Amino acid sequence: MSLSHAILGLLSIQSMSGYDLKHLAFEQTIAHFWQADQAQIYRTLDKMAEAGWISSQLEIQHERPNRKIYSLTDTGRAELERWLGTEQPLPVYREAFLVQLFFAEQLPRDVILDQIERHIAGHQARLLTYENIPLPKLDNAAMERREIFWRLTLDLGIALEKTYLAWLETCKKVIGDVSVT
Amino acid sequence: MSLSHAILGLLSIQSMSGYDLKHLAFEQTIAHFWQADQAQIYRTLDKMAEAGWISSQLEIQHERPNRKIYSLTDTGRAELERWLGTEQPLPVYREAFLVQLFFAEQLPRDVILDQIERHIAGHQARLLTYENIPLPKLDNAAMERREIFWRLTLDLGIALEKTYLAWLETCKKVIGDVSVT
DNA sequence: GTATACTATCTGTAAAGTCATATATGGATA
DNA sequence: TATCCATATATGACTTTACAGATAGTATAC
Repeated sequence: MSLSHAILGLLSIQSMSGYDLKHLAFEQTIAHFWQADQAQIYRTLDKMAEAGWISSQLEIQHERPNRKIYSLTDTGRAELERWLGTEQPLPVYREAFLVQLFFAEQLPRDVILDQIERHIAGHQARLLTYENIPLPKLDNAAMERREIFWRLTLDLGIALEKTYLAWLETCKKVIGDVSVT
Repeated sequence: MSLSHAILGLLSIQSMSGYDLKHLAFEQTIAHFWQADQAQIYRTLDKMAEAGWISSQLEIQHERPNRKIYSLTDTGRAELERWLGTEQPLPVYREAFLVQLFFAEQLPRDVILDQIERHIAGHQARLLTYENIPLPKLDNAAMERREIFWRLTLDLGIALEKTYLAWLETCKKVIGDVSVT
């Protein structure tokens, strides 16, 4: 269960609630390499608390529902450090759109081109989101040590989106040229 | 359930057994964008047969265990055609190594560099595998129509691996330069 | 002769991820 | 006044994926 280790990492930076984890962390900060479902986050927090990796403190709010703020325990911090050094497998690729394209021979050209346009729009939106994340560039001398690692992961996200977009443009061109419709 | 649609596509090219699907199709042909577990393939085939998308014929072998050869039914072919035109979501990124790198601040430099070396080796191996797949290049006039689509998906796989590798080299350089160990 | 590997299908079990919805409060909008 | 949205946590039900092993015959290597 590697979601729990992502949560350990996030809580090692700052204690927060399940809601924050979803809306600030998984949707804003690390969305480009780890996405998590809200229900899964809450259930994983329960398990982690049971395992003694994190503890929670109820924060009473008056104008809003109460929050459960989770913090790392010593056990949790040790588990994070252990896990950070473990060997992780290469990512598994599983992309339905590529399945469609692989068998697109059986499809009218316009349908394929529509799909491609949609994916171009989607990847452009992602790229824009990533490029708007305010992190200093690598050549910045005033960079904090931790920001180097954050920037590196973000740079990969940006590079991958650019690779996708360049490839999608090639697809558009190639498929537009295919004589048989 | 999108594995079943990948299987529909594969069987639309050629009838085959679950074993062939695993060892020829999922491990050789479309491994760069869809990987499937053997147990999952067999169970999905059962469900697809129940749904009437495919039918099987027992092939008696004498020197080896018998095989169940699956073929598309008309229903299955219709379902494939329908699905090929549906909108598919952008891929979900979930890569444990990037989680590790994001929080690598807490790790000694040598450990990070080891991880990076391992990933370089892994991606180089993948790249080599992809480059050895015998498919004509896009500029080849003698290319079959279906091969255009196969080549396009393969080209993305190759481009992504190259992007990873270039980025990993940057990581190596940047982290090697970080003054604090 | 024994161990290992390949072909071939199938089952048990668990973990991981998805989708919908329930509950509750307060504020903004129509 | 009703509806929607944001905050906040939680549960039910399901699908998808992963990992390990059972079964069983043949072939190959040592």
